[in-house]
Amino acid sequence: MAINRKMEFATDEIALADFAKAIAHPARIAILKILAQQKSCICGEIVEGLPLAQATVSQHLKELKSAGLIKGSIEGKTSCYCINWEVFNQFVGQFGAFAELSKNALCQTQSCC
Amino acid sequence: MAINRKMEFATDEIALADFAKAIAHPARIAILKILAQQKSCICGEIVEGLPLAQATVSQHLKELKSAGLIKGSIEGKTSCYCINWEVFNQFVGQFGAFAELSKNALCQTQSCC
DNA sequence: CCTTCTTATCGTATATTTGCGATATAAAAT
DNA sequence: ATTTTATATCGCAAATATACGATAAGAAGG
Repeated sequence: MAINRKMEFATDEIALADFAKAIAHPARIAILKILAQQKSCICGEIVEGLPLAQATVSQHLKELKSAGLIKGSIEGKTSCYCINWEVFNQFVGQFGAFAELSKNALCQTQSCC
Repeated sequence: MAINRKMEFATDEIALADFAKAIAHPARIAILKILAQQKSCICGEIVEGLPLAQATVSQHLKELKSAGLIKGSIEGKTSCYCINWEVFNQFVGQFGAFAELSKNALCQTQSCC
C-alpha cells in the first residue's frame, strides 16, 4: 500500500526534493562534474568516462535534462550537452536559504541533543 | 540485471550523491525545515505536521540520522532531534565548490547548446 | 542506396524506496 | 504494578529506480 503522498507536501519542498533526487546518483554527479569542466561535451566522451553501458548513461542524461539541470541538442552525428547553470545555481541558492534558518536554531551553538 | 555499480565511482561523488539521496524526499525536506526553525524538536510534533503515519515519519528520521544530517537522543517519553549543522553546511559547501567549476565553462556565458 | 557511427528508446530483470499496520520498547502517570 | 503515551522496529505490498541488451532513429560518408 505504498501510496504516493508526494503531492500532499508544499510545492517548494517537492521542487527541492526533486532537484536532490536528480543528483542523487554518483553517475549523475559524475556527469555534471564532467560537463562543468568542459566547454561543451559529446555524450560519447561521457560514456567512456563512466562504468556504465551507453543505454544507462543516456537514461541518466535524460533524467538530468528533464530536471532542467542540463540542456543539449543533437548536432548531426553527436549531441552536445552542457549544464544549465541558471537552474543549477538557483537550486544551490535554495540550500543557502535553508541554512539561513539556522540563525534561529539554538542547537547551532548549544548542544541540546 | 540491475547490478549495483555504485562503488565504481569516486568516493566524493558517492558521498555527494548519498547526501542528495538523503534529502531527496519532500517529507525529509519538510522535516529538516521544521527542525531548522525550532530550537529543538520532539518527534510527535513532526508527525503532526506531515501527511504520513508515525511509522513512516520515524523511518524518514532514521534515514536522516544515518546520513548524519540530524542528531537526536531519547529523553524520557519523547526524543529530541535537531539538525547537525556541521554536516549540513559541509555538504552545502560541496555544492558551492561544484559551482566554482563553472568558471571554466564556456556555456556559462555563451549558449553553445 | 547502403553502411557506419552515435545517441535514444524499448522491454525487462533486479534492486531499492516508500508507506503503513502491527507490534515492541520504554519511560511517565496513575 | 498497570495503564498510558511516545517512539522505534518488523514485515510486507506497492511503487520507483537502476542497469543493460536489443533495437530504432538519424546523420555522415562511401
